[in-house]
Amino acid sequence: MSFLPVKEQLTVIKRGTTEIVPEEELIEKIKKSRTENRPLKIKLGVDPTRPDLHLGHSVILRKLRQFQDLGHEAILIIGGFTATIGDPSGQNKARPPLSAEEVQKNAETYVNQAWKILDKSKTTIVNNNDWLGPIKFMDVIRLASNLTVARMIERDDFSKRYQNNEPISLHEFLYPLAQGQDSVHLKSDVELGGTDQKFNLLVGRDLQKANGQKPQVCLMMPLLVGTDGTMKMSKSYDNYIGIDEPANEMYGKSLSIPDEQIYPYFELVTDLPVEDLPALKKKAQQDPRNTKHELAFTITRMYHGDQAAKDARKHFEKTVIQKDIPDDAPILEFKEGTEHRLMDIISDAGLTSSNGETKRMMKQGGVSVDDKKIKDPNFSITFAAGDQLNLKVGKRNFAILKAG
RNA sequence: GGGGGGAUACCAAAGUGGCCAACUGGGGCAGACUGUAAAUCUGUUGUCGUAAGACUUCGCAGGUUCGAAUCCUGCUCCCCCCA
Repeated sequence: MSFLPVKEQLTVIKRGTTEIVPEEELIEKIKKSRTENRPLKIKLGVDPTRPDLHLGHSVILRKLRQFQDLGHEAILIIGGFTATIGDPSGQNKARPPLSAEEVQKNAETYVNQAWKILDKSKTTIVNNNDWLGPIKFMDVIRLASNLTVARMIERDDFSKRYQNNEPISLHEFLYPLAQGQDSVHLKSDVELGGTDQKFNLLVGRDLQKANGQKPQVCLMMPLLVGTDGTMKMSKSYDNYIGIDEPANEMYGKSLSIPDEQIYPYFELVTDLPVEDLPALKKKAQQDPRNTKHELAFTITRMYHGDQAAKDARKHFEKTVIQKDIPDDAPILEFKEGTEHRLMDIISDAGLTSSNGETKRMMKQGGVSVDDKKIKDPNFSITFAAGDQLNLKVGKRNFAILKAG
């Protein structure tokens, strides 16, 4: 195994990175790794609280992947122990702790999805319950002596909650200790995290120093902005693009990000080579429309392959731009000569969630049959032999009605 | 241990006996517009019903009343302050 020169490694490592603390130590570590021909231990901890991964998670996983590709050792920690505490970082509420079974189940789905990004053969997976679980209460108290109350409450997330009369449980103070202990246990060289993880990552350095280890370098990645363009991507804000989503969804959702996010997305979530980035930055400003399609294509390609991405593009052009019925619209068959109320057809097919919604949709002009808007809730169709009608409900729900 | 405040729809938040299926904002959905599933504007937003209307919903369980989200009793949960 031979490692790339320091400068080249740094170029990859610094792609999209917000902050490296401290950068000089990282350079030293890389140099040493080259002379000793020994990979660095790169640590990433994940709490499988929500098992479904989205592009926001992919930012940090991709960074870990980049380290892998540079020849370093990727260690993915499943926070079996820490998930039962709940990371307070960036939260305005205590996270609900998970049971051991939930963690186990979530961890499996998490890891399975993570293989879409990481190199499975080169990843070490560990569960921090293995070493945090057996720790004695006295050990916890000793660990806790490394932090002060003042340092805790000066944290933004805590002080805000405190000021807003929102509860902070004592156990939330202990979370960073648990995470930091992971670093001590693994003797990690670098720990990755989002910018909201800075505090936790730095605690790892403190604890390592207290244990006579060389402290880890902390590398922070920005939080990916969601499709709404303002808040960080998160399932609970419903502004996410899941890496498990169907290609069509992925393509369409990618296009819905605001123009200013085009470049950050290229930098943070795509696998396009670093050298291509400057050109893309320019293009994103000059020709946002096509560049965004290129982005949507790239993202879809990464998770579904080339052909699926091409199909998704066609699908988008057909349904959204030309407002045409897609090829894969479900077909609903009806017996010849029978009469059905359109409202019942729509509700029964599950295209809406209630009759009330169907009616509302019709009144608002959201329902059309063969491009003709149907506003009358009593509208009925009698099916004659060979009939085939295109039904559209709302922006994105289609069905083909067939007599047969 | 003592004192105070609170629980309303997806979220936030008004409502303190009938005009409340419940103001308002956010979100969602739809329409118009658009390179876009963005932005903006407009409308809409419990369930069933073509409709009239009926039914369920304001922490939980009872009660008062012709009538309760609103009053009474008990219970559960939460927050703050003082010690």
